[in-house]
Amino acid sequence: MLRAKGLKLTPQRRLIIDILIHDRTHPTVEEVYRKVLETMPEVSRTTVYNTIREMINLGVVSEVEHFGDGGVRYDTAAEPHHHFFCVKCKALVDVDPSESPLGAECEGVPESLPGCVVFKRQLTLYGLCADCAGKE
Amino acid sequence: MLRAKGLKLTPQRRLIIDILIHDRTHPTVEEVYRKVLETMPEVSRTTVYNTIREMINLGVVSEVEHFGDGGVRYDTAAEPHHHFFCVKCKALVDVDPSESPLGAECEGVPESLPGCVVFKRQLTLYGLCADCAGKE
DNA sequence: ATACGTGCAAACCTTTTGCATCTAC
DNA sequence: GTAGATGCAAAAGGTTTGCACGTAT
Repeated sequence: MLRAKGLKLTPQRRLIIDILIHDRTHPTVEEVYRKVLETMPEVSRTTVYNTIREMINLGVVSEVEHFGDGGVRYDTAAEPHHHFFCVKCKALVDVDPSESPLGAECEGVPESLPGCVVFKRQLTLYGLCADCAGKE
Repeated sequence: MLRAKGLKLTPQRRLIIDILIHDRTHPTVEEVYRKVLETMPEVSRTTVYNTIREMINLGVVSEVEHFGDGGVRYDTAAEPHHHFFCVKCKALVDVDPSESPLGAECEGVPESLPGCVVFKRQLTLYGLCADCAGKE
């Protein structure tokens, strides 16, 4: 897939991509970087940034909308899903959309936005995860 | 409302709050700051940051979830609504939820998140606004 | 062989903090 | 008069850029 775009498959990229694809916690660059260091201590942050940007260009990874704290988080661009965000511990977990379907009208373009094109819909729930709710 | 919390109503705050409440484009700090300068050229960015933080503490204003570009955007914390985000011109506009209601199951807590508490739900649509769609 | 990738350092941008001065109450 | 606000400058993140060196193809 990289080669099809004229890009090269380096050991660094192999590792970073592996981490991105298997990590379901929506890590920040810093978190990916730390995991990378566990295996290849010489990799630079720049390479992590570069590789994530290439993955976004390829459409394999996408940014997650977020609030201002602690850096951009990434998501593997698999099938659509919702997110649950714990406002206390900042955990961001996927929610299967079959559990919380959007209303039928959500499928169209809102009447108040004539002429608009809608590509994607993202529902995010905010609250406390079970652990944090228990500690209150 | 400020006074009830022991806070002072300065001319700077009066202006910043007025801009925040009447601007429906979900401005960034920088955008608020530039509007402030049109009327009071001596106000500092620090005061804009401080005032917005106080408004958030009072529950009058809230942060909007966003992607990594160009700073945090703010919203007046009125009744719940959805957002439409144009990925080209970065416009963020409100959508009346009565046009695109969430499904009934959205009201509960997802089965996959037992023990969680959900305070808030935010639906965001991504696409091209009428202007940007026309230029394609 | 060469185009692309890496990694360092420096620049950038947004936001926060420390502090002396000022002002609404 | 005093608690709180302002505004400057500096620091603190997170991210991007410029560039010489390295390496996958």
